[in-house]
Amino acid sequence: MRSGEVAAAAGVNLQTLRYYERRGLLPEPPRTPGNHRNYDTEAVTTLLVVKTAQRLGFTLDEVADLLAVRHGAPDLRDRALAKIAEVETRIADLSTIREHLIRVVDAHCESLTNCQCGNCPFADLFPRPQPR
Amino acid sequence: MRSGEVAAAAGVNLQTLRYYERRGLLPEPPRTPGNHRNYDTEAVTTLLVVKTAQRLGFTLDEVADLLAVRHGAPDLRDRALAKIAEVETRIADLSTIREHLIRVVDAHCESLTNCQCGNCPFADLFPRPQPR
DNA sequence: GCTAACCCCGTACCTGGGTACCGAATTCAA
DNA sequence: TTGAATTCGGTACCCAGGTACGGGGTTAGC
Repeated sequence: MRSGEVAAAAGVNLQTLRYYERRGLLPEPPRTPGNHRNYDTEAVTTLLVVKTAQRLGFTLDEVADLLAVRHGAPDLRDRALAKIAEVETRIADLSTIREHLIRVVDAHCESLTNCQCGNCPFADLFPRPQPR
Repeated sequence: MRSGEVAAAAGVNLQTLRYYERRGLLPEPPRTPGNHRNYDTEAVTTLLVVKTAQRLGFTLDEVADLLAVRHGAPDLRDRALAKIAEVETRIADLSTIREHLIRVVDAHCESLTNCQCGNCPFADLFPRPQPR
């Protein structure tokens, strides 16, 4: 596949391919005799993974980390375990937000951050007031 | 509370308070006679919510949306329902990533994006190739 | 074998989300 | 009551993550 096709298929800008290549997120593809990039279809999948992970709040460096798995990094298993922990934290935080929104819908709370009803231990739910 | 205290308690930069105020994320607090901002403790909570939501990939505009709930927006319930849907999508995507990472750990797949085992319908799992 | 459409690389620019710096004014503890 | 610590507002700057531009080379359909 030529670069324009890949970009269109993944819904990203053409320049973004080159940017990701520089950042190490997209492996350098082989070239045609005339020096044009020649991708295989897996590149599209990689781009979709990157975009999805980004939407979920991972930085490009973190995504690179996630993808490092594909290169059979020596510490593959450890990286995966570390990322699982991260992902689970995010899921837990999103679930908290979801619970609160549901309470709002049920009108048990009058607002997201200023809950008067006795059984919304808000202070415990929103986390980690940077100790200092 | 004075602004420095609030910033320290929430683990953010002092300038960030004024920035969020301009962006409409933090309501304008009353002032002292000498024109210094005088916050109540809820401001700290708001900041923690903003930071948490950001970590989860919401933009500041989206966070403002989330917080709009607290001002008793007329369409409060609808906003909340819309946000719940968003949040659930994110949770689902994170769960997908988690499943894949777990397979990697279990060595059923050799990589995140190039899974050879028959029962990893990867193409279905990563979503939404922008129709165009 | 021409020409339109595409791609090359390098460099410059843009947006979102902050941070830093400034001189002037305010607060607070001794 | 005075001086060190804070805060004020305004403006300038910073970083991540792209996106645009431009002059030149490549491909592909006719």
